[in-house]
Amino acid sequence: MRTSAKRKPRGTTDGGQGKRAGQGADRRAQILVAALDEFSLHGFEATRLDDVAKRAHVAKGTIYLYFKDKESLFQELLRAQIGPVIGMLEAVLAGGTKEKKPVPLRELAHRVADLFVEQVIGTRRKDIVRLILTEGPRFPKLAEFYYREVISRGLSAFRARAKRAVNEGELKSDTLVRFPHLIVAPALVSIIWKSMFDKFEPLDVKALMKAQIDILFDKEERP
Amino acid sequence: MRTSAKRKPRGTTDGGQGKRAGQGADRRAQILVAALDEFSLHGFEATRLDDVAKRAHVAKGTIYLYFKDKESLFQELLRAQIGPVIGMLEAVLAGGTKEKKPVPLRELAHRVADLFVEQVIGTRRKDIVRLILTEGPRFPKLAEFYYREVISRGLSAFRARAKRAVNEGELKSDTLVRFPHLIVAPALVSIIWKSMFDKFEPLDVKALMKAQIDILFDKEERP
DNA sequence: AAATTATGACTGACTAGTCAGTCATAGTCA
DNA sequence: TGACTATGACTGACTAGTCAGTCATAATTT
Repeated sequence: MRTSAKRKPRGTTDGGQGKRAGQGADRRAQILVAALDEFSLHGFEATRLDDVAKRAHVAKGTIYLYFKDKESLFQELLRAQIGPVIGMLEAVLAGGTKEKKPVPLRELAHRVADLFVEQVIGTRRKDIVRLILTEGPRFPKLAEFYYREVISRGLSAFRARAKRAVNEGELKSDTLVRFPHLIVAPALVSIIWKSMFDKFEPLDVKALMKAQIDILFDKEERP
Repeated sequence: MRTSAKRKPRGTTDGGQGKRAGQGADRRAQILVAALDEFSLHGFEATRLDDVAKRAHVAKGTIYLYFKDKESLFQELLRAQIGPVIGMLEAVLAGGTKEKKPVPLRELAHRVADLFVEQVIGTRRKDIVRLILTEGPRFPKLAEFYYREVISRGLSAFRARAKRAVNEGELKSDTLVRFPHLIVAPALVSIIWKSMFDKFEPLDVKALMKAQIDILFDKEERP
């Protein structure tokens, strides 16, 4: 259809990369890593697939061999990163339910906080969470998925556990049953602070999380 | 390709910018309102100035009579909306400092929370805050401005006041001196919740704020 | 009439997505 | 082993479309 005027004689942008670098699954991973970099740097709209390709040392067309379109790439990136953490979170929360002599809720809260500090704040996943906060309202499907899979589950698991803590006397008020959000609040502040203000005034996330938990549990003790 | 009848002969890369915005304060306001709608609906990148113009019942060119470019429009919008609230916030916080018999910090906290609920959550300004959270990392100038003018001031004002509360015995621990962020945390959660999850599960922001304050102040009483 | 304000067609720069063509490697046969 | 063919991963020039910003001209005000 198109009379191709001229074909470049193998215009390899040299640089020691001239040949097929990896195969199959490698490429996918390469592209996902590059996509994480670019998306978390510029957001969904402003990210150019040309740049993702460049960063992955791959031609733009290659991206379309592994992902349907820009949006699919974006969604798969988020899910791939969030999935594992949901698993870990469930493991931690379950840890407090199965046993007869249950782990105190307070201890659970600390474990969740540690998980958050290590697996989210301490990794690129903090950028993923930011991306979800940032782009969520513009991707209703994403917001809904995230609510169903993470928020709703996490909250109700925590709520159930908090109810028990109230009945067993560990908690004096039902505040945490009504507002499990309060456990998450300092985590959100941390993510936003890290991405916007940390260079002006660094924030000790672990200490912040600990402070909130201590307050929520009436400052009984402080290991 | 466009086949057009005839056109002017593309010339004069003049650059003369001799324009004054003297009278049309109406137009400016119209445009700002429309811009708020579009920006908070789609974010900075994805907002089309054509749509802003349409919504403001104005031609696109008119926007450029009142604003230098898209970014200026965006920044002025944010500042115009945030400015007044900073004023109110300072007034509230000052109210606790000038008097001899000072307002208890706890009371101040409640006033700030009310201010937030009424002036931010209850208005379009919640969208503005969201926009700042969303676009902040991509506009370093904005993040810095916001840190200097709002965050840093607010935190240190609150910190000073909290120190006093510790000395005077109102607060038993120095947690709030170290982490004034904890006052802001539920506010952030509220904004994000409202914009993403409120349709799935509405959140009572006022009660959430109150719960956190009660907890921070050792649940002494609950009006 | 002159100055000011408004308009919207137009341009230039930019980009998601496509597809004809390339080539490293695997498989087949003598 | 060497020659020849088949495969499909990979490439990047190209298409079709978008949109910020401009400017000649029109409308309105002074």
